[in-house]
Amino acid sequence: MPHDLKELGVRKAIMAPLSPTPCAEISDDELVSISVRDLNRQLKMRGLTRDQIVRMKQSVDSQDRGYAASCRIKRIEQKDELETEKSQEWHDMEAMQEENTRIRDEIEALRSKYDALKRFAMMKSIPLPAELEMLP
Amino acid sequence: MPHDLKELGVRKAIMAPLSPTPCAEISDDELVSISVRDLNRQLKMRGLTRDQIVRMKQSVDSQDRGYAASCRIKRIEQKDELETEKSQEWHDMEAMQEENTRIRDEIEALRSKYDALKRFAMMKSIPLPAELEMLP
DNA sequence: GTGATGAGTCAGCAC
DNA sequence: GTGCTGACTCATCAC
Repeated sequence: MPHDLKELGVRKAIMAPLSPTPCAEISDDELVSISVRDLNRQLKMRGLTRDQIVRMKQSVDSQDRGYAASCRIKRIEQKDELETEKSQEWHDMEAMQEENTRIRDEIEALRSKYDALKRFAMMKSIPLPAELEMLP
Repeated sequence: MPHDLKELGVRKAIMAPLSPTPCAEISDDELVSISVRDLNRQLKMRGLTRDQIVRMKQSVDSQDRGYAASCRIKRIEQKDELETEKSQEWHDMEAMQEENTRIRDEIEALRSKYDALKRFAMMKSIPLPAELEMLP
């Protein structure tokens, strides 16, 4: 148990006495007795019993557990969303690819019809207006 | 410090004496003296000094820290990858969309040329072969 | 204060 | 054993 207050964050300072091994109300005196005393004094000053603090910590942890779970779920959902969008786009693209091919075929058919028409004109020696001579 | 061995996982059982507040080699006697004694005996049986165990734990934690970091980085990279692929697909799709429009225009031009040719034929009262009469 | 998140830790899994 | 990952905890930040 790090009894050095300088090393404790806010929550940690509040909760420190609840660390896994409280040992007793006051112990470890031989190490950092002053800090421990300060901590206990702080607690007493706030009028909190050890039991209240335990409950408080449990409550905070419980809340936090929920937040963490939400956070994880959110991550998973966002990933799923990305994958879904990606597969949707892939589908759309495939459809467009097909449409594209269809149109190309159509153009080819049209072009050959046009060519046939021109051949027909040539066969019959029918002069075509210049703007109709060449395909675009 | 949960001294009840039944509640400790493997790693926890090994590492338990290292929890933040060891207090001392043997303390908390008034609470669960037997478990603590057992733990210490276990440790001695394995021929491990407290110092060795501390080092061991630090090493394990350090390794794990690295693994956790890799795990997080991997997650981020996978997400980036997904987003990149998505935006690439979006790009491709847009290009194809344009291509599609271009081809449609082309077909329209061709069709109007063909119509002009037919009108020309009609004007000149040139009978067209049936298969050239209608556009596909 | 409430909620979210990066990092460290632990347990448990796969290989 | 080594590495990975879900869950928990903590510190920290934004609102």
